[in-house]
Amino acid sequence: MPLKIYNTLTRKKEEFRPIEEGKVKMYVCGLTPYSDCHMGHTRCYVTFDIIRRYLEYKGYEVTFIQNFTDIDDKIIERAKQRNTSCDELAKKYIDEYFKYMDKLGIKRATSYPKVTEHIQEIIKVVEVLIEKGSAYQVEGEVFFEVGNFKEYGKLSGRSLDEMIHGTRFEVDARKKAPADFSLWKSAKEGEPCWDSPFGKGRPGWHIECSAMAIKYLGETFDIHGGGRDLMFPHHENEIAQSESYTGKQFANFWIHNGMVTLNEEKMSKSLGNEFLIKNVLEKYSPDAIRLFFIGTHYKVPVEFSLENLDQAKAGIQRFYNTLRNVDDFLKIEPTTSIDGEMQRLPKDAHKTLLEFNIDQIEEKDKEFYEAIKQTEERFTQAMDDDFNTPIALAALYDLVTAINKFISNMNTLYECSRFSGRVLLKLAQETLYKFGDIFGLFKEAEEVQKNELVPKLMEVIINIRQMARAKKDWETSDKIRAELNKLGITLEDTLHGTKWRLTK
RNA sequence: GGCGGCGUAGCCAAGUGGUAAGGCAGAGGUCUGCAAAACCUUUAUUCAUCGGUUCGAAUCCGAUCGCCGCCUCCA
Repeated sequence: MPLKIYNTLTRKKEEFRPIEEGKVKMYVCGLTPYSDCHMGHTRCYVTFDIIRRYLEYKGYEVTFIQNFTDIDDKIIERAKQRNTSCDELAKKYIDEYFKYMDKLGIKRATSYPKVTEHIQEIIKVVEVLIEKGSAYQVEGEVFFEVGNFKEYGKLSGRSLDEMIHGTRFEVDARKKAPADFSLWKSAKEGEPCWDSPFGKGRPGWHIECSAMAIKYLGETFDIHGGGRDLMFPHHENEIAQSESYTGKQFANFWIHNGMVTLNEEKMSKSLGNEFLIKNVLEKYSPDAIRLFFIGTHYKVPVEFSLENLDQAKAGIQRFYNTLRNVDDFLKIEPTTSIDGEMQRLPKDAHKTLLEFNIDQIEEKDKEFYEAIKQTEERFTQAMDDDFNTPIALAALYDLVTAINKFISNMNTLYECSRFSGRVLLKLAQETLYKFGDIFGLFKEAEEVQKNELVPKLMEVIINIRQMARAKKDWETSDKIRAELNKLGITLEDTLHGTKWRLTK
């Protein structure tokens, strides 16, 4: 089944073929570490994390490069305001980035090149661009001459004449043409700078990505990703620089994720209306946040609201309930008679999954087995179609329904003990974990069990409550349940005893 | 002004020529001491509006209305 990706460069869905078989080289624009990450950044990194995970699931060996723009105007300005150095400031926000992205389960990139550590590579590219006549020097500044790159505008689909320049900032008079952009900025008093053949200064915004992508991935690589807002001018400029430099196609596929809006406006730092990931993580679990994004296709804008996050939170709860329902079910001791003979099946019978074969599935379980098989097909078909996560997610929800339904029908001890049923439930649960992992979900289940004391305390409380219930002292038992509920613990009385879970 | 995109149930959201996925919320039922969880049933004759093409359109074309992004800070 071929993977199709919508390529912004061609504005078409295209079959994905990597340059080198079995390997994918991808570059995603990282952030400028001068302030906190917001939900917009988060969406970008969650999106490409899922794309990367899916490519790995498909068997590709993925080289994933994500940069940090650790020197630029914003950083200099902010460092000055806070009376700190650019290095200190950048370090602080890079640390924060990792802190929260790790919480969200974003897999670490292969490497995170920084601008300040690649000044020589950048200078080299600028030199060649000057030699080739693609760039020119004025008073210690180096500008890229857009007019000399014939295909300028091919990514964003705009022509030079269509652009209105100087609408937001005055055009630098030293430029030959308004669309020309900075490759090297001359040093101002007291700003961090590096020696170069063009004079003391620092790199412009766009050149770093070209230099670093080429260094780590080669002159042509498979996928370049980033937020839609970077398409112009940043990505357009990257193409112009890189292709002028190498004479070859830069990236084969361009993937752009849609913006996160708030009150129908794009969320961004300059609007001051961002929802910071550190704040959102206080109220919502990483899984809820991921599910919030997964529910919408990566290309389209998504409206940030607490109501929408609450919906995701409820959705993730449904998955966790089901995952737990299977665990609880498999804990039931299978002590019943089969064919009139008492048989004591091992409690972990389902662990012999590997030895299990299709012939052993009982007739009445076939339908459930089919549902499990179909999940894989539907999930991968959806993901192969330009990473259609909402449809892939629907397949997972359908599996959840199938599992719950299957368990609901197991209402006798005999039913609960059937080997075929137990194995299939385990298989279904593993399927859920397997595909959930591509979305980066369901890691929290393991977290809860870590603290030994809590489960033991809960056992004590539940036992005491059970004594009250045995005496039909509903007042006491309901009081215990209500008080625990206030603490965020939900009790459930089931046929097989009282269960507890955290309400998150 | 230029370029691009969007408008699907109370909410979120797929579907882009063959007769409306999935989730959240709601209603009724089963189970339960009551809950919770789960299951069953139920919730758009209709896809912003108006025309057109077609045997057939949410999907294609045209117009209108509304919304959003980009046009050198942006993930």
